[in-house]
Amino acid sequence: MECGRPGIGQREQEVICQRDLKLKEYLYQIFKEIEEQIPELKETPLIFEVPKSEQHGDLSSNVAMLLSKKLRKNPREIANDILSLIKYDSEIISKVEIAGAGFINFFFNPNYYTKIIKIILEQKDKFGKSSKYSGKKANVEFVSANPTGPLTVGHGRNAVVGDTVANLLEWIGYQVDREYYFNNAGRQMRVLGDSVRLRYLEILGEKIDFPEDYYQGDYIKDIAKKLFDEHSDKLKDETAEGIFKEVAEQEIFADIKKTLLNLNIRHNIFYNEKSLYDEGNISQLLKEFEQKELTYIKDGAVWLKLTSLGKEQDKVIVKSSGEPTYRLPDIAYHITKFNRGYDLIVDLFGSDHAATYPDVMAGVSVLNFDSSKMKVLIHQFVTITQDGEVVKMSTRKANYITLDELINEVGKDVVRYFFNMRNISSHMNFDLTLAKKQSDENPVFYLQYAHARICSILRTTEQENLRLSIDHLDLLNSDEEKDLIKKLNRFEEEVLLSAENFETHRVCFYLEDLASAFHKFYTFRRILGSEKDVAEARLALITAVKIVLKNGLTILGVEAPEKM
RNA sequence: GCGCCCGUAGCUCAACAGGAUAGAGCAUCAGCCUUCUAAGCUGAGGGUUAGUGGUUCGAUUCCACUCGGGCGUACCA
Repeated sequence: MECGRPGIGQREQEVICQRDLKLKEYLYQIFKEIEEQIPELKETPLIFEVPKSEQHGDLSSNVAMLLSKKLRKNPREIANDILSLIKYDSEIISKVEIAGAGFINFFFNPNYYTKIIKIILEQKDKFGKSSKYSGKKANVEFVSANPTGPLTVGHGRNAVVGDTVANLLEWIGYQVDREYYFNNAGRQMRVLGDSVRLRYLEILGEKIDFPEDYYQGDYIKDIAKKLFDEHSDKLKDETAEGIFKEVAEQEIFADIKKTLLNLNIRHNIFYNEKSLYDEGNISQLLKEFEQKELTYIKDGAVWLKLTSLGKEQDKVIVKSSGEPTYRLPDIAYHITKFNRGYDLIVDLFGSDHAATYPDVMAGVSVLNFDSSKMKVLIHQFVTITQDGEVVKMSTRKANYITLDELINEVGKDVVRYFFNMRNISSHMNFDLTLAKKQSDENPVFYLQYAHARICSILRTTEQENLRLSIDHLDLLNSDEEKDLIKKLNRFEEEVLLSAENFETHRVCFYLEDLASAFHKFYTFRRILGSEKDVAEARLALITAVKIVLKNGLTILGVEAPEKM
C-alpha cells in the first residue's frame, strides 16, 4: 500500500498506515486529492476515528481544528472549505457534515457497508487475518518459569497473554515461535534437590529439621514418595545434586507442561540457559565486551560499564566466585534470538523484572544488534483475594494457589478470558471467591451464549427449509441491523490494532460490543415469521456474526460452543 | 531516598494519537417470554476521572507538584 505522506514524521506515517483499511483508505485518498488546494494538509496528521456517538457519523476527522492555527482561521470555516473541495462517490459516502467545534463527520452508505457480509461468508475462518506482516518471523517468549514448583495463578496472566499475543501476531501474518526459557542450574535448583532429599529421608523415618527457606510445598513430598516407591531406601546416601534434583526437575516440568496444555498452550521451543555455557555464548560475549573495553575488574568481580551506555550505574556480570550473574546469560540469550533471524522479539514478564530489560537492551545495542526489534511487555501483578483477604504468593512458602486448581475450579475458557480482558498495565485483582461462586456472570459466557444462540437459530431455520441468501442484503436496514453490520466492518482493524499494540483486551471489548449488538438484534428482529427475502438476508447477517465471534474467540483461545 | 507502573461509578475495568454528553459488566431498583436459547433485552439511579496548578479551541489522556498503592533499586533469577 502506498503510504508516503511527505512532511509527516515517521511515527505518524506508521500510525496512519496502520489505519489504512478499506473505508479509511478511501478517505485518505479523497483528502490527498485536495492537497494542491490546501498545501498545509500535507504537514498535518490526518486521523479518522470512529465517533463515540452514532449521531456523529461513521468516521470523523479533527483535521480542521489542527489546521486552524496554521491557517489562522476558524475551524468551522476551514471545515467548510474542505467540504466544498472534496469529491466523493455517493455510492460509498451518503453524507458529510460539520459538527461541534469543527469536526468533519462522514456517513457511509449502508448498502456499501453490507458488502462486508459477503466477504465474511467467503473468507469464513480466515476473515480478519491480514498479510501485512507475512514473511516475517516473530519470537514470543513467555512463562519461562524455572522448574522449582507448579505454576501459580500469577503465572497464569503471563501464560495466557503471551499465548494470545502470539495468536494475534499469527493473525497479522507473522510466523511465530513460542519460546520458554529456563534455568535448571544454580542455587535454587540445589535447594530444590535438597528439599526433596530431606523429605525422602523423612519417609525413611529420620528426624529432619526442615529449613524454613526450603521449598515447603506438598509436591516436594509427592516427589520424595515417588522416589521411595521406586527405589525404597537405596537413595539414602545420594547427594541433593544427583537423582533428587533430576527427578524433581522432570516431575515439575511435566507438571508445568500439563498445566499449560490445560490452557491449550504449547511452546515449540524450550531454551535451556545451560546451553549458552555449553556452546560458548557466554565466554564469547564476555570477550566481546572486553574487546570493546566495556568491562573492568573491581573487588574481584567483573563489572559492565553500563554508565558509559547511558545507564545509572555499572553492574556486576561475573561474580568474584567466577559465576556470571543473570545479566550476562540474559544478553547472550537475546543475541541468539537476533542470530536466529527474528524480525520481532517479544518478551513478556512481570513487573518484578521490569528493571532488568533496559540493561539487556543496552547490552545488545552496543554489539550492534537492532534493539528496536525487541518489544518488552510488562504485566502488572495479579493480586489474589479470597474471602476478602489478600493472599500472598510465594513458591518457596507454598502458600500459593496453583494455576491448575484455578482451571479445575472455573474452567479453561474463564481463565483465558479473564486474563485477556484487561490491559496488562493495570494491577489486576482476582477475587477467587467471586470467580468460583459467580462464574456464570463472567462476560465470557455472554459471548459464548451469543454464538450458541446463533447456532440454535440456524438449526431451527434449517428445519424450516430456510437458507441464507446474499441477494437482498439491502433489506437489512433497521437500526439494529445497521449497527450490527457496522460492528462487523470493524473486526479486521480491531485485530490489527490489537496485534500491533500487543493489547489482548481490545479483542475482548470488541467482541462484547459485537455480542451486545447481536443480542439486541435478536430481541427486536425475528427471522421465523419474516418475509422470505428478509429472513434469508438476516440469516446471512447472523451467520457472518457467528463467524466473527468464533474467529475472535479463537484468537483468545476460548471455545465457541454450538450449544449452552 | 531514587526509578518504573498504577489511581476513573459501591466493586472489577474501558475510553483507539489530546476530541464531541467519560462508557461496560457486576451489584441495586422497575419492567419484558403461549413463536428462532431469559446465560437475553428495555429503563432508572450511581462520577469534582485521587488532589492542586499549568499547557490549549478542547485534558481521564501531556507537564509540574502533593497524596495513596504495586514493583524494583543485589557479587538472587
